[in-house]
Amino acid sequence: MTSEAENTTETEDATRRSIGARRNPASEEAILDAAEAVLRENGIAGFSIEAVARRARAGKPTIYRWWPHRTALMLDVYKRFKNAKAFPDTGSLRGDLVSFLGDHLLGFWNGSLCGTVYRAVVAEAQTDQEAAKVLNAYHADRKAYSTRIVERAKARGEVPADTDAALVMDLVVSYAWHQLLLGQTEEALQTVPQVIDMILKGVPGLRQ
Amino acid sequence: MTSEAENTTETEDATRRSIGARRNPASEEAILDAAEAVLRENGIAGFSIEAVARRARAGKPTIYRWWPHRTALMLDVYKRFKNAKAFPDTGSLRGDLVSFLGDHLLGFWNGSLCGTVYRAVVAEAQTDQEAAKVLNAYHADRKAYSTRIVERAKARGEVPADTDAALVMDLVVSYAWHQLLLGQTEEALQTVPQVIDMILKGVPGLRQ
Amino acid sequence: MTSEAENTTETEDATRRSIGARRNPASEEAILDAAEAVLRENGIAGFSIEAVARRARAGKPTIYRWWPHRTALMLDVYKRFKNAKAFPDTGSLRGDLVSFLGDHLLGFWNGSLCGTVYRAVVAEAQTDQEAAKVLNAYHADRKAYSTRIVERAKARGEVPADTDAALVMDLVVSYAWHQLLLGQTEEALQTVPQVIDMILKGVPGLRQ
Amino acid sequence: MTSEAENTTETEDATRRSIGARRNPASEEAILDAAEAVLRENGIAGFSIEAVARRARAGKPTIYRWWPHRTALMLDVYKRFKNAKAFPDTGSLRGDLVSFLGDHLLGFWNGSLCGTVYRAVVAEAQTDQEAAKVLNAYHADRKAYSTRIVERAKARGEVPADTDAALVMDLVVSYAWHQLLLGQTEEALQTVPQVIDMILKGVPGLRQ
DNA sequence: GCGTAACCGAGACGGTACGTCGGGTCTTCCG
DNA sequence: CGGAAGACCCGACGTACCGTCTCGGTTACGC
Repeated sequence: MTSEAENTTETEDATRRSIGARRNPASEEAILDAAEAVLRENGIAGFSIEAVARRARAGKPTIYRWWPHRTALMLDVYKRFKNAKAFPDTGSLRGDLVSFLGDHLLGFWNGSLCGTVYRAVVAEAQTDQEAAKVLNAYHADRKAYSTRIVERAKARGEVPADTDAALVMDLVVSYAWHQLLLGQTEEALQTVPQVIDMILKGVPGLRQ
Repeated sequence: MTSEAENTTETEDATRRSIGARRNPASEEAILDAAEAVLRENGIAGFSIEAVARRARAGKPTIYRWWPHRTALMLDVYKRFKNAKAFPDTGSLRGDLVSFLGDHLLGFWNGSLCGTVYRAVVAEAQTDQEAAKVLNAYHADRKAYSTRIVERAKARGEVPADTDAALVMDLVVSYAWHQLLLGQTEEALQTVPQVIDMILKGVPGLRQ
Repeated sequence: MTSEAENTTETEDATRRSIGARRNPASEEAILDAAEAVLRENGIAGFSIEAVARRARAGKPTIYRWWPHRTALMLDVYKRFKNAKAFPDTGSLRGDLVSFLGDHLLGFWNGSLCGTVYRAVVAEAQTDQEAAKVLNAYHADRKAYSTRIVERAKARGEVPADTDAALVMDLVVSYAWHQLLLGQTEEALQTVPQVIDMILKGVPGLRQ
Repeated sequence: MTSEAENTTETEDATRRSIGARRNPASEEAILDAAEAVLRENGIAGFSIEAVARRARAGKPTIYRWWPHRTALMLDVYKRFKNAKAFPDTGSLRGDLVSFLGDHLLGFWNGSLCGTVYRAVVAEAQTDQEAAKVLNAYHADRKAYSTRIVERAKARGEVPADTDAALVMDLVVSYAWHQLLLGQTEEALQTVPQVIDMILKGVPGLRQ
């Protein structure tokens, strides 16, 4: 009597059976689709395993089998958007960082589902020990990747070889997190160049 | 520091009755004590209105009457520690910022209950719209207060009058948040001066 | 939007709220009604706490608060039918036992919901330790009550004072249980007098 | 008798493969062994197809292929103990019945796994229609067999030829079931002769 | 100086979601 | 083709909290 109620977005008309003793990619996709849809429609607060299972017409155990936590599921939703990951080489460190902060972080998060998901993941990590591990691992991985921007600048001779690449990137990422978690990505996008300049050049006119 | 924490609640030997048509300060204190104790013992995950009410031997409606959300209650717990709030004048902007980041933010959060509470509040704000408002208001207030550090430096002639005080403080606070939310306050405390120097002077040797 | 869907049998049109820190009789009644309806419509196999809660528009915890097991709930449903409990005095032990076996046991169970419930309770007691206790207690109580039939016969001088009343009643009840559990109450009703005669007089013509 | 029960399953060191397009007797035995072990260790409540499959290192479909219900599997476990089935001829009906009730029913069930299994089967039959059929068939078969005791007495001239053998046996079996299902086989064993005497001779001293 | 209004504790209420267990079905792969 | 393995959907389990409500009782205040 309520069979068509959930079929708002799904083309899966019939029941999705097992395909033997191995993971069903159709189920995985349906679950990730449902997770995305739930997040999009009901926000972080409405995101529950129950809701995702209902939406995906999947059993809760099927979800728990493959994703140990809500966080793992969220991160997988997040990763589906992280396809284009190369940082464009603008020829200068400043340009690279402006692009990174503006396009890769704030612009990527702003208004899109990704921002919502990432906020949720960070929030979850504050509560759940296991989620924190997952987030830390993901974060370390991304950091190792993004420091290449500074390494590229070193290779260009733009900055000394002993520049603390991790610290530079930390400042950029920290700023982006802060704005994201305060729900201010929109406003922050307006001042990206100033932020990068402050990080690169410090407080102008500082009397030392 | 932790041993007598529970005794404060337990010395309430008998039932705490109404004292008439006005707020009972004993109840308020008992609830805040209980909230603190629950957070200390069970962490963020175990923090629930039920648990606090049980611990405080208070009715849930009594809590809901005075604190509309978990977040409001948490923030009140947090504020009880924010007694010494003046930023010491070290005579230089660098010294002030090192003190602010090291003592006021990271040092204040590290290992103590305050860090836990603040993480919880930030997490809650990601989920609950109402909590976000409260956090934003609190954050704006603190920011307005902390920018005095930069204003002080302007008065000293250390920095130009048109220095963007808000942006400087944002970078400092962002860094602290980031480390807090990743559970790295301990490590971050080791590199406070470098961080402040990076913010004040930028990347040394940058070829422009 | 789905408010009237379940209201097939219930006159409870609106939401049933708490009436303070004490048991709500309306809820209790609604739950028992629902339990009865579920049993009647879906049988023993379909009887689950979930189903009852759904039907009664009650929360599961409300049910678990007052009935620790499925069995306890079933027994309460059963007891609602056990209002007329006096055993009519037919003037003779044989008449009393025929009435007891035919009307009180087999006739009461046959075709009605009561038989279904009692079968379920007995089945549950085989699986669940706690249910067994409840059933044993109930059974002991009923036995103590029904032995009055034999005591009455003793008072009439029909049987010697040292007659083992418990054993006589055990044989009668055992037979009824057996037929109930085999789903043969219908057929057994036809031979009630013969059974009672066998119990009272033994095998006729036995050469000793 | 119980110590090596588990070893039989464990001596299957490696995976038990198919032996071609026919039933693998090793699997059958392993499954029955596992079913018995599970019942012995975890009782009726812990007896599930899943548990048996886990224990037997067998797939669930393998079990479902050969046993349509839990009940069928239980009955097969039960039958493995029903080796010595002849009723010893004690020379008198009373002796035969005492032996039947005391040794064949109560004594056979008491404390042993068989009682547990039989209780489970009866319980299952209350819930599952299919299980009820199997139990009824089994019960009818046993009844036809056990009435031979009375037929033997008829041949001896102990009882009239028109004695209702089925009714006599029903009373005996009913009593045994009742005690079994109430978990009172231990106590019931003490009063076997009295029960048989009551059935055979009726209430002594009854004034008719 | 007495009603009344607001507070207090307590705890039941209808709910939602949790994470787990088991049911019975299905498919693939191996022997 | 039989048997293992295990994934699949599904439904129920019993628990924890949620936020709301009503209760009985207790003052302090306003009329």
